[in-house]
Amino acid sequence: MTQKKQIKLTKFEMEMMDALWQLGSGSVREIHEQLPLKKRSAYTTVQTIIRRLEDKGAVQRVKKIGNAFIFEPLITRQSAHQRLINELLELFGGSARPLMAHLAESGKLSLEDIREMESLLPEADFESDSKDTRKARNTTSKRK
Amino acid sequence: MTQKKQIKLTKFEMEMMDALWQLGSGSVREIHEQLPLKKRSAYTTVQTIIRRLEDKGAVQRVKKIGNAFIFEPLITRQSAHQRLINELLELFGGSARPLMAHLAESGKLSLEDIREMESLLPEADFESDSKDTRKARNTTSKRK
DNA sequence: GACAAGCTACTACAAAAGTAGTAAATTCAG
DNA sequence: CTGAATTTACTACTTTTGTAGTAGCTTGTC
Repeated sequence: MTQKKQIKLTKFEMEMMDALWQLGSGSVREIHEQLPLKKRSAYTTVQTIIRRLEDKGAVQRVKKIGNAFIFEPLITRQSAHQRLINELLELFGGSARPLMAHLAESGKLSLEDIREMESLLPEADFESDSKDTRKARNTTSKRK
Repeated sequence: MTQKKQIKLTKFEMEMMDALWQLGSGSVREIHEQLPLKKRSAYTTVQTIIRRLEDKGAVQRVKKIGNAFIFEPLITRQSAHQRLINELLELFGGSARPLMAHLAESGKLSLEDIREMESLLPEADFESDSKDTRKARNTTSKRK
């Protein structure tokens, strides 16, 4: 396997990665333009962040088009998100319960959501051994 | 509204607050000693963080015992946690679903947890007969 | 009332994160 | 080939966060 390394991304770096995940791959300019306006700082700033991401091993250059490098993510959005969640969970004492409770209390989580989860969960449970990592397109989010 | 509750805490500051939340209130020394060993840096470091928390309005001095000040939290663990969750949720596009999915996928969330939630949630809403009255996003945001 | 012990106040500095400028290299159009 | 546009490489500065030292103020104790 490549590197199981847990790369830590800052908030801004996450934004960059988000843009890149959306693009699939792209040049600094493309990434820059992909950023939502309010978060779009100078082109060279983006460049700097990309370089740092490269240093961290979060992205890599895959080719050159014109005189510009094309970058590609080396980590998945999934794993990055997972990392953030784990970090948060730690603060909560490692248990998901309080987190859930918070979500529910603030109305971010409906009974409907829960029901949905309930029907999804057993699957994941039983397949925890199978090595088949088929990334079903959009099983999780398609509605709403 | 007493004050603006958009206090952002760093990781370390959260640790301090955590200690203080556990204590209810306490002196710098008590807070220092409450910290888990691995995170316990110099006494003066804790002091500095407490001062910054004071500046931010996250804690306040309530009295003096001997020549030491006793501090008390000004924000609840709840609200701090909520803030963190919201921040995370933002990265996830604002929806709790992907977050839940992650939790489930990584085994952090058991079917049991879900069932538990399920039985807790309806309380906040109401029973389970009427169709969808559940758009009550924030109807009852009591004290805050 | 002099002192040791403890606490606060103030200051400092390094590392991380955010932001961006400038010079040199590359490339494409003529 | 030449020059302009574009991109990269390198450097630099600011703010925030983590970390801690030191001087001086308080206090309880003889």
